[in-house]
Amino acid sequence: MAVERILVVDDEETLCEVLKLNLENEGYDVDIAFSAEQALTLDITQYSLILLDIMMGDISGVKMAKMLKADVNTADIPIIFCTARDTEDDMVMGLNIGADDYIMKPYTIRNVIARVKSVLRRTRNHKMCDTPAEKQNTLQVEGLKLDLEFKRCTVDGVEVKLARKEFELLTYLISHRGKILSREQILSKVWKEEVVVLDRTIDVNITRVRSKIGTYGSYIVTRSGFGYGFRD
Amino acid sequence: MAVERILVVDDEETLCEVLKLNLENEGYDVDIAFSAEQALTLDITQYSLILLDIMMGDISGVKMAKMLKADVNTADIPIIFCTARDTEDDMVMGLNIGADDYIMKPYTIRNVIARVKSVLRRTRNHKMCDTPAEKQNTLQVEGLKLDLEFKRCTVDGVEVKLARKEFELLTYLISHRGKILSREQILSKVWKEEVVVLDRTIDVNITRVRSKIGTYGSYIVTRSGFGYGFRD
DNA sequence: GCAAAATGTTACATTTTTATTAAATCTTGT
DNA sequence: ACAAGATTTAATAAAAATGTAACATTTTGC
Repeated sequence: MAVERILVVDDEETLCEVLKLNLENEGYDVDIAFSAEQALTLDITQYSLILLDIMMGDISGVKMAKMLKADVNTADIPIIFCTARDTEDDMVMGLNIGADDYIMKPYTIRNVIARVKSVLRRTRNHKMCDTPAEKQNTLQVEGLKLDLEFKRCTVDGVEVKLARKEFELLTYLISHRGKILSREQILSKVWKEEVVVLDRTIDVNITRVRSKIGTYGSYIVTRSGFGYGFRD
Repeated sequence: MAVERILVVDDEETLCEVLKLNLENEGYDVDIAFSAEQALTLDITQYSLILLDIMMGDISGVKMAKMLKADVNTADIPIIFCTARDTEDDMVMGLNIGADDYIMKPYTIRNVIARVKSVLRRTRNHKMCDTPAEKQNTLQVEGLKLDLEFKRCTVDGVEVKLARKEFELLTYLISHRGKILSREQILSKVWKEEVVVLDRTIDVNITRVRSKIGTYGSYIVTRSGFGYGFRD
C-alpha cells in the first residue's frame, strides 16, 4: 500500500503544524485545513484518515463529519474527533455519526499518534477481512435471515433455497414490514416494468415462500382486499 | 408512555442487585440476567434499554449485542456497555456494533444513572423526530386502534378481523369523529364510484363493525335522518 | 300513543378474493 | 439440444367478503 495520507482539520495553526511534523515523522503524508470549509475544497477521497476538531467556528466538525459520512465516496474514511468539550453527549454524538475514535483535549502528541496508528491498523484489517462490500446488507427477523449480498436465505441457521422472484418478494415484504402492500405495489417493485403478469402469480409465489421459510411462513399475512404484508 | 423497562446483564450478582435497586429508585422497572444466555431466554423486545457487561464467560457481551442489533425486532433497543477493560479497541468495537454508550469500570452508580437517563432521552427524541417514513398511520381512540398501514384493528390489544369495507368504513368514521356523516358521503368515500348499493348495505356494515369492536361499538352513533358518526 | 319512517338484525345467496396444485413455458448452463 | 430449475399460467378448490331481502325494533312527528 502507498503512503497513508492524513488530513488534519483544526483552527489552531500551531497545533496543526505540530501534528503535521510529528505525523510526517512517523511516515505519513499530512495535509492541513484550518476550517471545515477549507477542508471541503480538497479532494477528501485521497485521505486514509481525518483528524477533525469538533470545535470550529464556521461549519462545526460534527456537521462536516456528517457530510462525509453521508457521501458514499467518503463514508468509509475513518475520522478521529479531537475535542476540548468533554461532555459525554458530544462524545457519543460524534461516535454515532461514524467517527472511529475520539480524543479529548488536552492530549499529548504521543497519544494522538498512537490513536492514528490504531485506527489505521483497524480499518486496514476491516478492508481485508471484515468488509468485503459488507454494508449491513442483511435483513433478519428472529431466526429468519436474508443476506442481500449473497442472495441467501437461512432459517434458524439452515440454508433455504429461494428462487430469485421468491427472494425479492420476501425482501420487499420484510423491508416494509408492518405495512400491507397491494398487489399493484408488489408487481411494480418485484416484477418491475417487465412483463405484465397476473395477480395470481403473486399468490403462487407467496405460497411457495411461505412453505419454504417454515415457521416464519405465518409472518406473511394476507389482508383480503388489500394485499400482503409481513408481521412486525 | 409507560414505565421504562431496563435489562441488566452482568455476571456479578451483587453489582446487579445494586444497579437494580438504584434504577428502580429512579422509577424504572429492572430485570436482571447473569449471563448473555440467560438474557436471551427473555423477551428482549419489552425493554427500553439494556445495560450489558462486555466481559462475561459464555457468550461475550459483544456477541450478544451483535445478535440483538442484527434482529430487526431488537435492533433499535439502545445498549450501554459496561466494561472493566479500558483498551480503546474494545471500546470502539462496542460502539461500532451499535452500543449507544459505554461505561468503564470502576464507575459510580450516579454515573450509570446519568448515562441511562441520557440515552433514554436521546432515543426517545429519535423516535419522535427521526423517523420520517412514519407518519400518522394509526388512528386510536382509547383502546381501539386502527393501524392504517397494516390494515389491522385491535381492541384493547387483541386483534379483531375487519373486512375491507368494514375497515374503511370505521376509518372514515373515526377520522371524522365528532361529525355526522350522511349515507351519501359514506357511499362516496367508502364505496367510491363503484357499483351503486342500497343504503341498507351501509346499515348492515355498521352493525357488523359495531358488534366486532365490542365496547366501542356504542361509539358509533346513529342520528336518525342524518347518518352516522363517531363519538368524540 | 300512534302510524310512518328510519334503522337494526339476521340469514342466506352471490360475488370476490385467495390458496393450491399441476401443467406449460421460459431460462440457463452444459 | 438436453436437463434442471425458475417462472408463469391455468384450473380448481376454498375461504372470505359483500349485498340483499325479510323481518324486528327504534325513532320521529303529530
